[in-house]
Amino acid sequence: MQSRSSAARATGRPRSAAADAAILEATRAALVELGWSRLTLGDVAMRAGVAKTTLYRRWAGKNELVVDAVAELFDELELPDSGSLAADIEGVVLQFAAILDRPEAKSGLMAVVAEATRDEALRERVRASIVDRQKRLVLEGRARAQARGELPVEDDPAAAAATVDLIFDMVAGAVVHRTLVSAEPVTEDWARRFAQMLLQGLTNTSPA
Amino acid sequence: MQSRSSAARATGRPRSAAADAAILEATRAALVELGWSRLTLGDVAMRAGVAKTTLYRRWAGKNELVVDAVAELFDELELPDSGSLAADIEGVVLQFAAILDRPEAKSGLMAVVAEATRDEALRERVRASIVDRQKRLVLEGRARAQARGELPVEDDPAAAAATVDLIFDMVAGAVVHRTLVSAEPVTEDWARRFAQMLLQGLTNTSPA
DNA sequence: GTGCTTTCGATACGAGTCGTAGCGTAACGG
DNA sequence: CCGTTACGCTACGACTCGTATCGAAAGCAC
Repeated sequence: MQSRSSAARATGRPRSAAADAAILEATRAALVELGWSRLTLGDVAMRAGVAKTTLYRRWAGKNELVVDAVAELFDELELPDSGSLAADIEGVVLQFAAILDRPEAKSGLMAVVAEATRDEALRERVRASIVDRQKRLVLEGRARAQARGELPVEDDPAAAAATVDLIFDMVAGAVVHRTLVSAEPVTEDWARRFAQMLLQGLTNTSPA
Repeated sequence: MQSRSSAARATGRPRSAAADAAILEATRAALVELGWSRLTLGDVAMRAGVAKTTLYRRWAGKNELVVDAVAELFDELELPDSGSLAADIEGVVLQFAAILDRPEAKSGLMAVVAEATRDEALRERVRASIVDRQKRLVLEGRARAQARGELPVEDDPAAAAATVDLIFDMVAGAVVHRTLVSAEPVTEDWARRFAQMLLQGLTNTSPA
């Protein structure tokens, strides 16, 4: 959202919070029915029972609106404390996949990422609203695994950050690619195989 | 392309092959300058020096056109025979990343994938034109590594296919996510770390 | 060459979307 | 009660879409 800076304007009629919620909900519904390309802001406004001008007063355009609408889907993401690193990975992968499987996430997320390649501000918005929320799970899971002694501790903070980024891109990338590009479902079996592959590596394949 | 079935019509004026090339090239140029959302077919036609009707005669719409235009970028992909699995992986990753780094691939590919989530025919087109071409590299690299004794041979063909799919999603997914979502460059160092992580796994981290 | 067939370039068209402007009304705070 | 801002509504010019139509051009069979 674009919370009117920190010192919010105290005078005048306040913006309807209900309208915000209705608009974002309507955006997701429109994404499900129409997909990204056929989604129009006029249609969203009508679904939300809101004038088109109200919509433009709060969001700069389609891109920003859809980022916010999709970002809310990732609110439910949380790291399950399963007791082992392998189980943690499987749990996060299945959660992430369940969100990506929803049609409003499928069509919206990739389209926004595509637009973000040419728009620095939008890229930053995606990072803050969606990506960072996911990456935090990697940080937490890694810390827990290190506390359990399942993973070695890296002293060099720069190297540690690079490792976290690498793991993040591998986990999130694999799930996204499987779901959206290969268009195959992320089953429990796939998550198990993935976690084992990530932990043991390609060469140490012990048939489950 | 949509080669008029196998038994091509032999009579009448043949379609200009030069126009095909000019249109695809113009599409890539427009992707670079305008990105996906601002790209219009009228503009592409003008750039290619072709009437808009000619364009619509060959492609059903923006989606199909961009798939073909982007697919050509992946023609140069090939598996370098480096002598070791790790080096092969690094080589492919760097090649793939180099293509993804081009702006016409960045903005075009993700947008098409997003549209494909709601269009079965388009999804099949993407698979045939782009995905399968990449997956072949995994198959070849795996076969070579098995011949060298670097990887175990799986007897069950179904399990082997699942493994190939898993590896493919992990490699391609990581590179795509790193490049387009995290928006960070795939350097030689990153490729090296990735290959080691994929081969040795998360637990067997030996600081390079 | 002479037809026949299909493509090509050009133009025009209705339909739909865009983002903005104007205006009167509604909802708050001092 | 009054100033300020949000809201709903309508209308607008500009643009893109995909299609239709037409005469001209290019190849192939004969």
